[in-house]
Amino acid sequence: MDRAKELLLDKGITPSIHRLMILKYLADLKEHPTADNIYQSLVKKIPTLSKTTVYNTLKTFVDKGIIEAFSIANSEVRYEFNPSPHAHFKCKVCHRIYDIEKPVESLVNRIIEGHEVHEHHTNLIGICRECLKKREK
Amino acid sequence: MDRAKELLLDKGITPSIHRLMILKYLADLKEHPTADNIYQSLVKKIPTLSKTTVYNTLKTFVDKGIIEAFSIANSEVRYEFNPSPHAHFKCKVCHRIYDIEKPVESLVNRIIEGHEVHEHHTNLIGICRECLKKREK
DNA sequence: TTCTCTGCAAACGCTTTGCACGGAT
DNA sequence: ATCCGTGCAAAGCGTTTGCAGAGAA
Repeated sequence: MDRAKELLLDKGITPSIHRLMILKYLADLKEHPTADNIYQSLVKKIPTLSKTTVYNTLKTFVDKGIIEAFSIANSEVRYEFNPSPHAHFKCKVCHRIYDIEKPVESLVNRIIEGHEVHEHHTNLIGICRECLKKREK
Repeated sequence: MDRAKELLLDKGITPSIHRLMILKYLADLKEHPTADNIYQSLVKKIPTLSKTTVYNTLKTFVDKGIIEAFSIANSEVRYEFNPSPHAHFKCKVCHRIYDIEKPVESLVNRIIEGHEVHEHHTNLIGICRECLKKREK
């Protein structure tokens, strides 16, 4: 069975080829792509793909709660599928984003100081191990 | 003595009127303004102020580590002075950003999975107590 | 037919850049 | 004379919107 297709049907979204491919791309990926990353990767397989469709699809997915949008520092918006409660680390030097395995106490679905929490993001910024190594040299 | 002026001199920044006013504005404020918020507030007192100067100044302050830039969801960049380790809560409905007093274990200056951490942001998203009240009615 | 997915092109909004003026040293 | 803070105007860039064509039901 096709889990991606089921997921979209469950949420009342027509499982078009474009939507399925964008969802699968996000689900398989360990990184956290920008809309442009997604477009650049998929346009190789679907030459007629447009950025508008990528934006439309991402917006639909976010609205339906299938994926989450987040951003760390500056303004680049990134997307991820099925976020388990983990932290993100962004390197100031190479701009890569790493997942941090150290578990984070999730506050999702809790009431904090009267506010109802739906999402919980822990973002770390600094210099990653790869870039630290390069500096030592 | 003028603490803002001292701070700028310590960091090797010429304490011009514009820079001092922007720094004081940030230091006194409990909220987390966007560049435009700062501009709109200060242009009333300094009619000749330009947005370019606000952006230039904020960039200088961020580069020198005097203030921090952060963003929660979407792409609006916000600034804050002297961030103690606290969390931010953003309401999906009214878009306000609240400081969360609940202390957060700061990972700043720690090495996490090999990465050197310089900043640590905890961002919560959901519906704030004010908007929850309105819904009950 | 009707609905909606798709995609081109234009618009939009925030931020950055180029460049020139002007004040301070 | 030089340095640099300032600010106008334009460019840049990611994202959204308007609208029309295509394809499915």
